[in-house]
Amino acid sequence: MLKFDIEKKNGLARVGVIHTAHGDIKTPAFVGAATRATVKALTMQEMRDLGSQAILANTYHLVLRPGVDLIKEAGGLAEFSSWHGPTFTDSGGFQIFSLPDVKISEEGVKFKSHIDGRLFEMTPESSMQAQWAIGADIHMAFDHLAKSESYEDMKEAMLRTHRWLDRCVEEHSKLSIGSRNAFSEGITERGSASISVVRPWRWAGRTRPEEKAFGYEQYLYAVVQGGTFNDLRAESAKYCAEKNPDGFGIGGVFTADGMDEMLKTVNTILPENKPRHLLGMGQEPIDLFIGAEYGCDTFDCVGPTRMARNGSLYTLDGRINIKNAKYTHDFTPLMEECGCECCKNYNKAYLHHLFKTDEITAKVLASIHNEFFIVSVVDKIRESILNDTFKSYKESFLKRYYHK
RNA sequence: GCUGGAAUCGUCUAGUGGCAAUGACAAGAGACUGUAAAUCUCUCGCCUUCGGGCUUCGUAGGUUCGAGUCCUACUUCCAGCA
Repeated sequence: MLKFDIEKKNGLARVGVIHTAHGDIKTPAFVGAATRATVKALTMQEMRDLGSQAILANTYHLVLRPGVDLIKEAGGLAEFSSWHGPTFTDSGGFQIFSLPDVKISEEGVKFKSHIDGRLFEMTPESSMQAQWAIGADIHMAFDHLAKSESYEDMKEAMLRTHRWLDRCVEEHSKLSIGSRNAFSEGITERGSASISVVRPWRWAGRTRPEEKAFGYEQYLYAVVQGGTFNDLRAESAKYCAEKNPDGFGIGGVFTADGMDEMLKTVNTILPENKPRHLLGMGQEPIDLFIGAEYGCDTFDCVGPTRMARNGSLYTLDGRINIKNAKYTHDFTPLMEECGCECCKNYNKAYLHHLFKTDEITAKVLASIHNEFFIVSVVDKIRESILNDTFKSYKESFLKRYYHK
């Protein structure tokens, strides 16, 4: 079972440490989005330097390229990418929601690869197998996001997520036992044989006992669904908690509106002694304040790095678009108070120039800054909970950032 | 000097009788939340009560109901011949 120590609590908010084979994560923490085993525009050393504690990759993307066998061969995600620290994988479930042409059935999901159009099937079992091969410390259950906001669709997606969770737990358990027993049992492949399907990875069943895939424990988070409906969220949290996973992902959240009530509902039901990851939230600083205040421990979001590549940069006074003409002659740092490599060494006029000339370095420096900014916000939230200054920190930060 | 060819938004470009005029770039602005994202959207002659009005395709004339498109002259540029 994943070890999670809580150092301090204040209401639902808590400060803790998640212990993984690849190191500890001091929570609350922002996890860098490394979808394709890289944080776009940044090296792993840059990620370490800016204070990132963990990264999250996506199973769907890694299955397509380079294929999970290769990552397994390399010794797992942390080794392959030279990150060496704690890693998460998302299950690929989010792609059900975000890709076109997905065919969903009770068995699983058929996607068309966005790379070459090949038909690709992912089931709860194959997602677990793939995540196992990728070797992240923490895996997400293969979940189902609703196709609309309606109560019916949300409920349907939640119930399917629950049924799939049962299969994820079972498969994860088999793989886990297989690991301890050096994979002495083969895993049966599921899915229709009549279609051309790219298999993410499956247990070949012929590895000798001494050939352990990885010598460390891997953990499973159940994913809570239910959209904006608190009765569904409560039902989902209860169901997930009963399955006794190592931790929890909270999925299907897209805006901070109503998030406080939702998290209050969910995190009151979820067992206190297990970590909770708020999936995909953290583009807006308010997401992180509310998330931490209502009991979430880790966050991941593509927003900071995507914003960075598109020239939208965080400052304590809100985001600015560095490409705007008004920064042409602005020789001051992006953010005076910032300790990142970008702000310590470069000014706005230079960043503006790099963006206008489409230099690669523009995206590198901007990504360093934005990722540092968001990681730091969460680190300071942690400190403020420890110091009992969370409330004043939140108020002063949000007032200045959102000009309210 | 002669003979061809060419001049259209900041730049390149489409356009051969119904045109405020094509596309790209540049420029200006916006969006982005478990990354099909180094992406996408909008604006880009002037004015507008958003119906429209006005002025535009090197310059000046002409033909025509109507000209960026056809004719004449001029200006500039390019190529070839001297």
